[in-house]
Amino acid sequence: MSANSAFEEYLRESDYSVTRARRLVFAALENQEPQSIAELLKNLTSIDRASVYRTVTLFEKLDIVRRIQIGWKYKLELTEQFNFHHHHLICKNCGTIIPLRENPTIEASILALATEYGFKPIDHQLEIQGYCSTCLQKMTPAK
Amino acid sequence: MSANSAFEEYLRESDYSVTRARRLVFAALENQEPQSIAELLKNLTSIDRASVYRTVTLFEKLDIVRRIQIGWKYKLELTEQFNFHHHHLICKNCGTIIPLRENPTIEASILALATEYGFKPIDHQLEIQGYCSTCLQKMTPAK
DNA sequence: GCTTTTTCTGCAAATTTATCGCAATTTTTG
DNA sequence: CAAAAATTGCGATAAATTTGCAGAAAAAGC
Repeated sequence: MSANSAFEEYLRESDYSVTRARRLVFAALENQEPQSIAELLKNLTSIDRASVYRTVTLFEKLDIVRRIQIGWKYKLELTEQFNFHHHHLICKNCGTIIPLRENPTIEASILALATEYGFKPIDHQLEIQGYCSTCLQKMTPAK
Repeated sequence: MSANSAFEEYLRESDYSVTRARRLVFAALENQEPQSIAELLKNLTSIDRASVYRTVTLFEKLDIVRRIQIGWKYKLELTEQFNFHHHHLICKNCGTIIPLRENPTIEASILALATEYGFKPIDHQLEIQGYCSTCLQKMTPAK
């Protein structure tokens, strides 16, 4: 029964225990749209608020999750380590988040740019705000 | 004495009054490093906390300011409308924020990418985390 | 410039979001 | 399986953000 997921192995390697709370928080984020802390808490009623915060803080430190900014608020999602690396299109009108699969040209330019400054890039985020095709259609007639 | 700044004209065009609080918040952000709300409040003791929040919220709606994510916290800076468009290198070790001037290749790729999805891009942010040259030098001997 | 109307701001209170200390529980170790 | 170490839940707090409303400041109309 040593069905260790990559996640559990990573926790152990990092010298942290594999606990019920951590497994559940991870599971709640896996294969999901980015979620706010409020949403996470709602989906995890069997875990105390404080533990969810503590877990998320730990996960961020270990680069298991990251925040993405959605207007005034933020949401959480797994990092590329446990998810494909991707960026987002965020519709300013309806709030839809469209994940973009990795784009070699952009990724390469980003690395090259950072390196020019003697900087060693580890991670990056690209978020694009605008209007999705659905909203554009609804809006066009208006003007 | 109608020395109207672009900022004040923009507020008027958008049907909002030009007030003392708005001028001061704008001034506090102008030509500065990105600031947290806490820092803004500290620099703006003559304006009530609630008004600073309200002003920042309005500014965000009008695309005058945007948030950038710095680890677990966020900071505010003026958007390209009142500042040069740029991205950031953020050192994971010392926390330094290095502004990057616009890079035509990246900008073009970003626009092209969004357009492929029928998306109309309005704004975007690119944040790169890693290690700055200074920290790299200090760290190298260690291993 | 002065009055009226409309839009902001300050203030105090209320909400919401996040953190803390510590005893009890769970996980790891051997 | 027992002992040691790490983590959780709980209640209490603290920090961050929002709200209602009366008074003040800005815009609009003479």
